[in-house]
Amino acid sequence: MEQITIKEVAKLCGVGVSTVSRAINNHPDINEETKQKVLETIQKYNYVPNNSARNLKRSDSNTIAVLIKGISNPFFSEIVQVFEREITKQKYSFVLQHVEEFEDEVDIAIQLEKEKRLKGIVFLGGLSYHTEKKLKQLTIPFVISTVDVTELGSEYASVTVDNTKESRKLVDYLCGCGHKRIALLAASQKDESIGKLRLTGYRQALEARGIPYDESLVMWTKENLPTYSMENGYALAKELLESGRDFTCIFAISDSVAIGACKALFDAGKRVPEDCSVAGFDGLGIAEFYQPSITTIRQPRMEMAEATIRLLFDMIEGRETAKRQVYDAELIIGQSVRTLE
Amino acid sequence: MEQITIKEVAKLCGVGVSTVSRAINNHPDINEETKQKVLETIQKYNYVPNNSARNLKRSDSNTIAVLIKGISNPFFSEIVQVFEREITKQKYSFVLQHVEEFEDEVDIAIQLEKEKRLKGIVFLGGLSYHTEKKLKQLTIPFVISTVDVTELGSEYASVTVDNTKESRKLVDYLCGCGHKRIALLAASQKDESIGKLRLTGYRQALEARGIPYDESLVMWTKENLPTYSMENGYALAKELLESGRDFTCIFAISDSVAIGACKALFDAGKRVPEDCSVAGFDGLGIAEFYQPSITTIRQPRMEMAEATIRLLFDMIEGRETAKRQVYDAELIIGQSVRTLE
DNA sequence: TTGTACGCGTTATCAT
DNA sequence: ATGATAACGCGTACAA
Repeated sequence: MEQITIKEVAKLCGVGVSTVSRAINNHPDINEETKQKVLETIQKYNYVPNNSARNLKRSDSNTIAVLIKGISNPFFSEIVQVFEREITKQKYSFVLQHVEEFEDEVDIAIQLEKEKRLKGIVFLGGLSYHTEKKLKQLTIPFVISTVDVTELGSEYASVTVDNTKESRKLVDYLCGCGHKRIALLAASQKDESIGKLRLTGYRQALEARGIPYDESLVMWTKENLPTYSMENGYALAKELLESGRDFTCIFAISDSVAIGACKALFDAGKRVPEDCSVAGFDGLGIAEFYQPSITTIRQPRMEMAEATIRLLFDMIEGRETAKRQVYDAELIIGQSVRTLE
Repeated sequence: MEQITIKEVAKLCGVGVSTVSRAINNHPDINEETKQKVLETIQKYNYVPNNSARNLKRSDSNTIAVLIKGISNPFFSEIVQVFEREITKQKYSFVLQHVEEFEDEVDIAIQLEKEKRLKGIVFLGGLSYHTEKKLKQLTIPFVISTVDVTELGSEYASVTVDNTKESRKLVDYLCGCGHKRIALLAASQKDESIGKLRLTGYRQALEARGIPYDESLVMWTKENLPTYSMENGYALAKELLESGRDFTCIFAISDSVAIGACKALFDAGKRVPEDCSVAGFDGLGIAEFYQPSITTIRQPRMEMAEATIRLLFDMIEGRETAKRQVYDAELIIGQSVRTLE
């Protein structure tokens, strides 16, 4: 049961290694009969080619890697499935590479490009602006998907929504419902990514409505909890309630946070939306299934995922150069926001 | 910016390749000065070692691979994090390998063992009994985690709960609340895994209570929807309601399915639990945060995840042989089940 | 159609 | 401390 190599298979069959190789890789120049014999003994002895050796030798490979940071993020799960479907549909193979929170996704991409002779890369999650110089080391096309990297400018390929605009749209809707004191459950104060953009949208909407920005209504994420988690929403809303501050509506940075906030309200004996309105962001399935359903901004995830792969292949095949592609999101009016008076 | 190899680095520094290799891998036998020089030029020219070549040459590697089937399953996300933490804590490196629905996890494991010179493997999800013969081809220790592979017997290492027993426990509790007509939102009729076991537990509990098993109350999964999804729960419960069948409680095969069922009840103008009770299985975070919170069976995920890694390392280091390890789950009494009279 | 021999980029074993 | 060189397992030009 020990390590059996292509040489031993060749010896076992009484043929040369190249014949075995041809059999494995469906080469045309091989006699059907010998091919069968080789495949049989491969079966019999459970020979499995060593991928490292293959990758080392190959000069190209028709594989696309998807690097995902934050694999437990439910926002990503459907997207990954679309990636997989679209990539295999193009007869390419698909590698999903998980990136730890503390790892640098670009470093991993650079390694992987060499190791697997990649044709293209998709980044899902991660990728803040300070990775810019490293990106230059990638010699193959890549697309940054659903991460709003405004700082990177349009010289990199990306598919995203305009987080600032969509956040503004939602908050404007809340104001239109008569809400003037809207608490924000925000990301970290140091956030440079979507957390910052959604905050900006919030401020812009208030300003346009002539409502002063009240810092005491902004709750920054608990640093000891995952920012986009229900637990975080629960803790923040609880603290907000206990502070006795006055508000009629909560805008949470994501749907999960919104659901956590709802739970805190329920636990405090309040009703949603009768006593307090709640809105989220992203448009996850659970936002629709929650009771009450959550008013939110739905990012067109499927379309964005498809567009990501389309753009990537367009770049691979030279039909297109890197560009920033911005999608419109949709305001979903659920049952969690009440119109005042 | 093209492929730069160790040879060119050596030439650039005016040293031999072995010296460069020593610098990279922190070998002791190298002059600190030359080491610095080498590392500098590596920086300067962005040299990145080729992993395929490394793996090919190495004979061992201190890495553990986790093969996960069904990466979008929220039940797995927390578990994976524990794996990662525990594995790196042991100074091993951790590779998360995604397995497509149609792929064979054991085939991939066999490849990966050779390719990366693995020390151990964890299977998360997948792995029904017909993979048995192939498992013999794995020459390194592996643990099957949170998949209840009763058919495989105890000759394989696994960490799980007793799905039949826990399902029985929950249904018995429901009966104890006075429910006699309990609908089951089940997996596929062909299911040979946890779906079947949970169904068995359901039947056993009814039998013990002297309640006849009513086939018309068992709704098999919609084959066009993911079995363990909210969408599926919604569709099944809707169909059940429209059929006009009589029931006071719904037991869903998982928490997600339970939440979908709740939505269908709400949409039909019913209240939970006043008009109909609902119970789930797994104990996901959302079961607790949902409104009403869902009565469910909570699998001790963290403990099971830790036990998985502990068992794996015990096997790697020869302190333990393969064994089946069964954990007790906990009945979580939420707000979604009402006691009749 | 088939086999031989070389090289992919790296690490490890020798000498030096 | 350092450098030449032999593997690692495979694909492929080239010769047969």
